[in-house]
Amino acid sequence: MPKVSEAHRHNRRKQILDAAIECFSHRGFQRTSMDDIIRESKLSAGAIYLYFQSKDQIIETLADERHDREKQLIQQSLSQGDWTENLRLLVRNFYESLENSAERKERRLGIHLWAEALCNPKVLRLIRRGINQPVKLLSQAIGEAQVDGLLGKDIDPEAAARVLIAMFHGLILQQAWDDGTDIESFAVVVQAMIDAYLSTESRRRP
Amino acid sequence: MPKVSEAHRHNRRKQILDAAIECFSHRGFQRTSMDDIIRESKLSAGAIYLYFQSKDQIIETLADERHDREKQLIQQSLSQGDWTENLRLLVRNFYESLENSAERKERRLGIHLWAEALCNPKVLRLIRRGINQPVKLLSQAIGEAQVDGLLGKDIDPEAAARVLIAMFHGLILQQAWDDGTDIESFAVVVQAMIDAYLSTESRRRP
Amino acid sequence: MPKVSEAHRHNRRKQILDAAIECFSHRGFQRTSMDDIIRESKLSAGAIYLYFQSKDQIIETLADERHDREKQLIQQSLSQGDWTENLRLLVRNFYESLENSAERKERRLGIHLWAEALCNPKVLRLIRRGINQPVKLLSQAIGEAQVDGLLGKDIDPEAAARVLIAMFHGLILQQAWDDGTDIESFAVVVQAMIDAYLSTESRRRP
Amino acid sequence: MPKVSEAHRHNRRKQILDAAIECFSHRGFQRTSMDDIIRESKLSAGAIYLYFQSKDQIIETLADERHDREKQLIQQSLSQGDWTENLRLLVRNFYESLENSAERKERRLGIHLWAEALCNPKVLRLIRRGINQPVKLLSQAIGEAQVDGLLGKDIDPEAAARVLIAMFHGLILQQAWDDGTDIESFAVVVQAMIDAYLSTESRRRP
DNA sequence: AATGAATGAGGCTTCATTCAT
DNA sequence: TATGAATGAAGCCTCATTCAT
Repeated sequence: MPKVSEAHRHNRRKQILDAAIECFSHRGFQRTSMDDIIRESKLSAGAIYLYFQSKDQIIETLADERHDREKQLIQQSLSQGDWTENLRLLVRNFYESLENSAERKERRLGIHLWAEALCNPKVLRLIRRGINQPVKLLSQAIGEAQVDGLLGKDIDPEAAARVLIAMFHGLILQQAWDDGTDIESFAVVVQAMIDAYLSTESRRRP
Repeated sequence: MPKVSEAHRHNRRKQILDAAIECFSHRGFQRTSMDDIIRESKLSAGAIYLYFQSKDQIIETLADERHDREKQLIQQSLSQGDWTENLRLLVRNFYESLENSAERKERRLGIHLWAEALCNPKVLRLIRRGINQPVKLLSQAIGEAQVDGLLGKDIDPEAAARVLIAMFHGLILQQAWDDGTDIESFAVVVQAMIDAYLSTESRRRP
Repeated sequence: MPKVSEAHRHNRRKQILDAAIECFSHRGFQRTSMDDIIRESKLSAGAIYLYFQSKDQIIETLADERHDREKQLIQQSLSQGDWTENLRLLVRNFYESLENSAERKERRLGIHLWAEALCNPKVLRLIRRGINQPVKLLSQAIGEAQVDGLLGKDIDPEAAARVLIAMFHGLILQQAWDDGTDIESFAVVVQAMIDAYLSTESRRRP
Repeated sequence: MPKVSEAHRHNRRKQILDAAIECFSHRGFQRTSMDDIIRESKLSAGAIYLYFQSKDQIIETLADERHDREKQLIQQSLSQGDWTENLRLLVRNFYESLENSAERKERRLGIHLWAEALCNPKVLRLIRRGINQPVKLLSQAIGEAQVDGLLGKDIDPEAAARVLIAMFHGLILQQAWDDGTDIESFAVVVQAMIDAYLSTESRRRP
């Protein structure tokens, strides 16, 4: 058994996962057959099973790799010191990522994963984990904003974080259903809502 | 002349659709076999094909019937005269519908439809139609609010409507992934955001 | 159970058999579903089973009724006294029946029965019976022609009869496969062959 | 690299087609289920679909391969120089092929194809092609015989060819319906008819 | 490591026939 | 008599996975 370099293994895995993303994002998990992935990856049936134990494992792997993007999106945006600026950056980054058509496939895949999570415990666990991290990051930041007096203390930071993420998810859906969706105008509204929300408290102070 | 009553036909259809919802919401469209639906409906294979031409047609029928709920939700909430009160009602109604565990199945089904729309043109068309109506209703109302001076004229009413709906969709997702999600606290945040948003303009005026 | 007139029963049967011929001649026996026949006959499923026990029985009934035509064709043509004239008439009649497009359906049905006979013993028996009678009629006549010295005694009358019928069957096939087949030119050739055949013997005699 | 040899692929195809012929010739196309063919071929369901796209394609393949035999039969018989001898050979060869019980299955299959052609456009096209070639060969030869003065110029060569083929087809039918059919006596009659037909013209000449 | 032919359970749907009305 | 809804076995085909090479 001619053992192969780690780099080779990594490339093969990527080759398979890329093919899987291509197929899954177009036709969903169940409609995509292993044959589709085999054809797209230009590998053989046997080869794929050398790198993944099953179709489900491919799906799980993709689910696992998926939410990194969102986490990064948020982490990048929270690196600044200024809290208001942070949020502005977050919305901006999110808006730009939606505009990035290269990621369209990944977003579609993400939606399939959201549904898959409802009937696949492993995917569900991964999705939850994938959402908890951003929630934690965001609510931490919001908590700090409260401490700084930028936000009313009556707000539940986690709830606020989740609402923000919900908005993002919902917009991803709408864009996936209608490619012509005007993302820019979304961003304006979202930014305005956040601005209004943030300024509420500051106004309360004399 | 055993031509059966219209009521009987209607009941049978419902029997099938209920079984389908039960199955689909648990296991998604493709993982659910016709045999599952047959067993759940306690009908025979042939009987089902007396009422629906194919599995896909059942899915489409469900997609068609699905978004009525959302439309109703919004229509009910916009019947009042007072605009601010209307929005409060909308959020309240949505919150209550999320709490209503009887509709949990339907919401899970809805999520499956969201993903299905990505690879099923007919479902996509139905989803779009299902979303356009609420958007129209909401943006009309928002437009009126602008005329009344409750909202800045620089806001795109449709974008605002879509953001609101996005939030709802996103929250449906989070609740589906985690039954323990604290819906009440969501509602508080959403309401606060809207309040803040609405009051922005009024503050501008002396 | 309101017993119905014999005429009524007869009409219903004809209604069903006509529908069956229409369907079977177009799509063969197995491709035609009972539903096709039900629709074509404008009766109900139950009604048909009041008159026939099964789909197979309909087929058998049609097979039974089918070969009367051929028998008639031959019987008509053998009524004359002059033997040569008889054969001329037979060919003529056959030629005319092929031209008769109203019977096209029946001829197609006949071909389906020929194939069906290969895997349906009852139909096979009926086909055999349907062929034996013409063979008997024809070979009897040929036998008489031999006695009259019109034909060589070395000819097997039954074989000659069967060859004649084979020709007819083969021509039915060719016409069924190609509607534009030139039947008239067939008739000329067949007639010429028969003429030549018959005159062989007469020539032998000084 | 288990990409299998071309010979292996060819054998598998033959294995499937042989099984199909066995089944189809006994029970016709529609009565034969894929399961029958699978069982008879001793392959798995999936394996068969590796070689043929559908049941219909198997039927079409058989139709395609079928009429070679008839063509060969005629071609072999027309290789001689002497025209009269050619026809004698043709009849002889046909007679022998009918006697050959190993081909009985193929002849039964052929009859099923004749009926199938009436409701399957692809098979119809193949049958037509399968008949046109023999017709062309035969009528060419007959045309040459006319030039040689062996046959009256008033005869349509194609019609004569078609009548000859019709006779063959008709005899195939009769033999299929009754295994005891006396083929030898058929041959005698057919030969006698042809002889008589051919000698007509020569007699006209002084 | 890599191939791709082979497996066979299981998917969707049709259809001849029955039976309550 | 007549209806047509209902049955459920059986039909064709697909697909994730394995294994000899």
